[in-house]
Amino acid sequence: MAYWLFKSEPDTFGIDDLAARPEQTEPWDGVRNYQARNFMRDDVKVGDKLFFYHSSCKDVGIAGVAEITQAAYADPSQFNPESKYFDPKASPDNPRWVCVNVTFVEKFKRVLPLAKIKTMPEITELGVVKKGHRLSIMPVQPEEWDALYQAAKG
DNA sequence: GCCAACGTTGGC
DNA sequence: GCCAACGTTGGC
Repeated sequence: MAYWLFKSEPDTFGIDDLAARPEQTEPWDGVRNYQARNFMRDDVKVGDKLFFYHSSCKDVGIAGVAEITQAAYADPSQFNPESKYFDPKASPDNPRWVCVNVTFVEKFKRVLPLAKIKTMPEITELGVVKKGHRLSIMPVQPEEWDALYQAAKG
């Protein structure tokens, strides 16, 4: 089992929105970055856990935990001309983009702020603390996961 | 809203 | 394949 960090803007879709979904499950669609896609396509597996990270908002940081409940499949929004994620170069025969399903696990009482994460000595590899790293999906090392989880619960 | 740091596009 | 221009992300 692997650990991940997924970013989302809570004004669009936050951890409360995930918790309110039927089955508390939602397709993580709209990823249009190749590196992030490759993580989803090749490495994200059912049972993996992820930190739900809130970006571009008042309380930037890790808001809770979710779990992967379906591995990569073609992201339907790429075929839909009405969608803002429509990709004219993608076709059902030859899809470019994938999504996975994520299911709510828990919401932290308080968001673990990015500013706090940056002060943690254990956290050196995580993309969000590296300058200018803008990936929306990134791996989290097990030791980093443990340290972050403890900090969030503590 | 600013701006740095990327990623993508397209002309050559 | 290079690289300038452009668009986007995301913290502050």
